[in-house]
Amino acid sequence: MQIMSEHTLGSSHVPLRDLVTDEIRRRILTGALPPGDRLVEDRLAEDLGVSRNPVREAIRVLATEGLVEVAPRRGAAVARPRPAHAEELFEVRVALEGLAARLAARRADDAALARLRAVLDEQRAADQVGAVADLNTRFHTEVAAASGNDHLHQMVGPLLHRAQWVFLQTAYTRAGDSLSEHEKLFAAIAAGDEESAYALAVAHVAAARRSYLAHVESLAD
Amino acid sequence: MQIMSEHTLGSSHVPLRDLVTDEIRRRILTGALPPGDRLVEDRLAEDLGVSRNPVREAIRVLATEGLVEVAPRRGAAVARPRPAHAEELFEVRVALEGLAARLAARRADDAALARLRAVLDEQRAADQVGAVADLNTRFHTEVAAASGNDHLHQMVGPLLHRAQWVFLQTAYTRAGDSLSEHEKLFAAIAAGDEESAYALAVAHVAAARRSYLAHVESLAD
DNA sequence: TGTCGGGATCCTGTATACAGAAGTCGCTGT
DNA sequence: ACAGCGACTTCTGTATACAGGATCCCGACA
Repeated sequence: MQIMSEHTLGSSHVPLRDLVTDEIRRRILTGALPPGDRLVEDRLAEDLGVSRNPVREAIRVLATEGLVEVAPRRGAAVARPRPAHAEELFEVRVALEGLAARLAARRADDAALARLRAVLDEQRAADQVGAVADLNTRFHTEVAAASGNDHLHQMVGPLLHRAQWVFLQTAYTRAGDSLSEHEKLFAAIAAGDEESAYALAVAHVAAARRSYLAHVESLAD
Repeated sequence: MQIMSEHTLGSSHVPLRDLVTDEIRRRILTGALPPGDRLVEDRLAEDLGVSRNPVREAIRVLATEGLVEVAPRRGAAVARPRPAHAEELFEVRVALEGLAARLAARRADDAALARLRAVLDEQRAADQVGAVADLNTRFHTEVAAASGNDHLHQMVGPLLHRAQWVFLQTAYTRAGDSLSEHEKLFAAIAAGDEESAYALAVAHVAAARRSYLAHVESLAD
């Protein structure tokens, strides 16, 4: 009656619903599905070559992640961020990513540090504009993972996805400062320096916020 | 092609999947479904008098909320909190609820204050032990709502549910101090005193943590 | 007695079917 | 020309069907 922890052959099998969830999320995050676009189950299902069932389950998940809005008997649509949403995202990110950096400095093990380093390596090598946002999100996600706090990690993922997506709406991508700030943050985490890690993470988010606000101002012209 | 905002007749209709989600969540939060219990779709569906489809969608939602764990081809089970989970919850709650209280003091409008006051009134009147945990959760949720930050509100709900559920596993309910602390926090929010609200919220979570740890210690005897 | 197959059974993953609400569009009457 | 009305179409909500993996039980064999 209890569920067990052993690996079976099929436990590596990825259900269609997960592939579908990832693919729809990817389309939203890349702008292939712009805000307001309706997610018609039939069309998506045929498009992806699956039945409606996995699509429906994917939509529920994306709705709880905040990327999709559902109206009863009207269906789902890609969420529309309000202008204030970006600012609100920064408010939450400061709190959570500051905490994540502090805890990562306190508790990151070798494996976690290796994953962080790997993302940084990729980021250094990345030229493609599209990949930059993804790698940025992955770095911050890995910091949350390195914090060893499951709840934090679980919350930060969707939060960063929403951030990446809101920024996309204003055709915003952060300048190259991001990489050097990431490297400093990594160094502080690797050194176990909690206070520096916290300060650097907070400053990093604050810098991203300023950069974003400046970008939005420039759009207003 | 765009989705619109008008009310139609059916927009007040609550889909079965939402009722099912709420009911399963309730059973988990009350302990009717203890950790490790498998969530067999057929059985749940028959039990609730619906088909498997709404049950499946509910399970996906509860999985992203962290109350349920899913293994491919093995099915879903009520999650099992690790002992460290409680401590991790407090870490995150300090960060998020501190922020929520500060923002609520800055931005709460009359409607939000009225809702907070209503919850406090209920809490004052509550004797039943079962309702205490629910009302506590509701108060904190309303503070997050009053912050005016959608992301914060959206994240705090599931977080508090997990907290309520983890505490249930140790048969823990906080003593009556909670109400007076809530009332002080409410007063600070209503007065627009950000610093006091922040400090009170942080102290409140810290007190809850101490109380919880003492309780766990006492169980060890 | 222990353990090693080999079905029987349970359950998930996925697809299909059908009822009814919501949206669309043209027709009719003025 | 245009407003009102009604059939048609589209889509969601929900149920049912079926294939194959995972688990369990039991008997055979060491």
